[in-house]
Amino acid sequence: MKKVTMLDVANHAGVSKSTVSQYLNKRYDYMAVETKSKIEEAIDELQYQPNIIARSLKVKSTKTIGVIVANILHEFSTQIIRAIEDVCHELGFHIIVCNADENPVKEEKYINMLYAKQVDGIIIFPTGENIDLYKQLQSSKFPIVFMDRLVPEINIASILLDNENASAVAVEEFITNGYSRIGIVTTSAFKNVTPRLERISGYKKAMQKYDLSMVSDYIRSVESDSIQLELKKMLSLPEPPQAILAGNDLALIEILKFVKKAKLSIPGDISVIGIDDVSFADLYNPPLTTIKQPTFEMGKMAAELLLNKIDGADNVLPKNIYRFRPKLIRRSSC
Amino acid sequence: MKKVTMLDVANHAGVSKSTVSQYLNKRYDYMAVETKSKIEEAIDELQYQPNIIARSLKVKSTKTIGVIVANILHEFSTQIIRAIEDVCHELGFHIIVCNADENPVKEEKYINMLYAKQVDGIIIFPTGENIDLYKQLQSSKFPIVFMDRLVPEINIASILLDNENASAVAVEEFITNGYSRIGIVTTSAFKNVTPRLERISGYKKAMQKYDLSMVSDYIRSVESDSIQLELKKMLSLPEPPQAILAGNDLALIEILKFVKKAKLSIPGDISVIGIDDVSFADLYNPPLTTIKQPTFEMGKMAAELLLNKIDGADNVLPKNIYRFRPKLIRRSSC
DNA sequence: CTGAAAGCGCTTACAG
DNA sequence: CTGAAAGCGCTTACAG
Repeated sequence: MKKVTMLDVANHAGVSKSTVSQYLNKRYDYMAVETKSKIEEAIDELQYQPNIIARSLKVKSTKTIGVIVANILHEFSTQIIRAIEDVCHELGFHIIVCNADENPVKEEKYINMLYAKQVDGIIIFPTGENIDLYKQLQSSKFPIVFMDRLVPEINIASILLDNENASAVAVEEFITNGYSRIGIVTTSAFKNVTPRLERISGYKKAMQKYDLSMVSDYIRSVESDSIQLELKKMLSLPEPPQAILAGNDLALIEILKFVKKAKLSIPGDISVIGIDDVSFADLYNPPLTTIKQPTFEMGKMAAELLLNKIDGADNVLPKNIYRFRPKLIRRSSC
Repeated sequence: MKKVTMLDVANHAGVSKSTVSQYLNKRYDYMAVETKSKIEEAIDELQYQPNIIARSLKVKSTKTIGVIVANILHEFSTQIIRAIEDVCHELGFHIIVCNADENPVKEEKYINMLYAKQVDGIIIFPTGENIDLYKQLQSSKFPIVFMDRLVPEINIASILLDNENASAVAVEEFITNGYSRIGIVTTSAFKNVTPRLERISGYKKAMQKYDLSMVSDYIRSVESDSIQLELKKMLSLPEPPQAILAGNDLALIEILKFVKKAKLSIPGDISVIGIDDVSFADLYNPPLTTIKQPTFEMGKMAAELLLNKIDGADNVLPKNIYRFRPKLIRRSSC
């Protein structure tokens, strides 16, 4: 697979490689039309494709960014990637996608590899565990944007949902529909993942605001595989909740499984709202009321912020956290 | 963001950069322990990260492959990417993900960019339209693997589902459950996308095999947004089908929407099987019988094949099409 | 208007 | 056991 190089083109066209390079970089200012067409021809005949690696080495920019997602199997990640890819494609950037699997060791490895590969910047859904590494990158002015999660120890631009508002909107919707005994179930928060923490605190604040009694038995943040058990306990209480807020898609799925097993009806026996507008929300029986994250806008914003930084607009703004408003999608589960 | 280079390390350690390079490439054969530790220290102190771009230029391998999916929003694509990423990660490869959006122009652009970026190989869900380009790559021995779709004009290793078998399995399941008037609905096949074509032909063959009458009104392959209309027509026939095979996830969703709107019951009024084990199959009421593609194995195989080719095991096997068996997942919609 | 030369940060045969 | 030199395929100031 011998590749044709700029030198081959130059020889073929009878000019120097400097001139070919000028041509490729569209500096036609002083170029004779004739030279131009000779080069054009040579490129065509030889099917020349420039070696971007060599170019990158010289110009110190790879036009590539890295995206490290926590888990690529989540629809949320995919939609974000899609949005990022869209804006990058516009601007001639490529993205290298990495899947950290919620694993700090993998995350570290990926960050280092991306750095070594000279990507121009990175968008990370941070595990939050590699603080020293984040700091090191930041202090060397390497462009980074965080997505979905905050790392309180460090002031890096971060895009996330207004999670507290998401919970508040859900609680209000429940109240509007006449429920007062409201619970929340989410996957484990022991890892300090921002969305989970904030969704719980948002729920608590909203309950307080509306003077509803906060029953600690109505609040559960546990591993996915314990949710069934916790739901069982919760709904066997002398006074069980009338409504449950699902903190994310996984929690919602567990709730739906439970409801089915227990042959409960929604919203008759229990009312449900889920954060994350899951793909089956519309199809479900009954259609599920959800709170949708503006994933597309979020991904777009992340890409734009990062590309700005790469362009040197290194505006270390005081306000570095970008919150996006969730949107209530009323269907029939509440 | 001045980066530290190998020369910095060499100076700091008081050796030449050749020696540092030897160290990095783990050629310790003749290296004095003392030299070794001096270099180690220097790397540590300077926080040196080698520039892989420079290395790539020299060794002519980027340890990066490109993956061009047809549409990253499909769960199928995501799962394939995940599987590819898993095997690549093992072997120190990175993947650049591109989203061709079923658009040949975008596909061409991406292929050229990836090539220019010196990726070591590409896995493509081909649109099938850029035949000349595929041929050109193949003739220059550039490693490629096709996924999900065949391009008959060209003999490139291709991974795909045994689509005819998928339809056959579905038809047989319908028959076992006592249905004989069986239809199939899939999204438009005008683009000659392999899975759609083969799923229809598989359906036809199976119907023939079991001596069931083939009613052309029961077979529809149209754009997503016309499916509602076609279903309405189909189910208003004097003798409507008792069972419908959904050719893919999109078709399935349309069928479910229709069923809901028309207040039909599954499987009472109409029995349904979907190809693609959609995420909500289990949750739906009733749980949906589906045919699952072994996405993980398929992605793994694609990656392994490609990496083999990259390694030079350029086995142009006569048999170049790898078919994977689908799996029936019996639930309650049939 | 075009070309020679230096250099980007590595690797690798080869000399000593 | 280690270093000097050439070279990977580009770009870019500068000379002419």
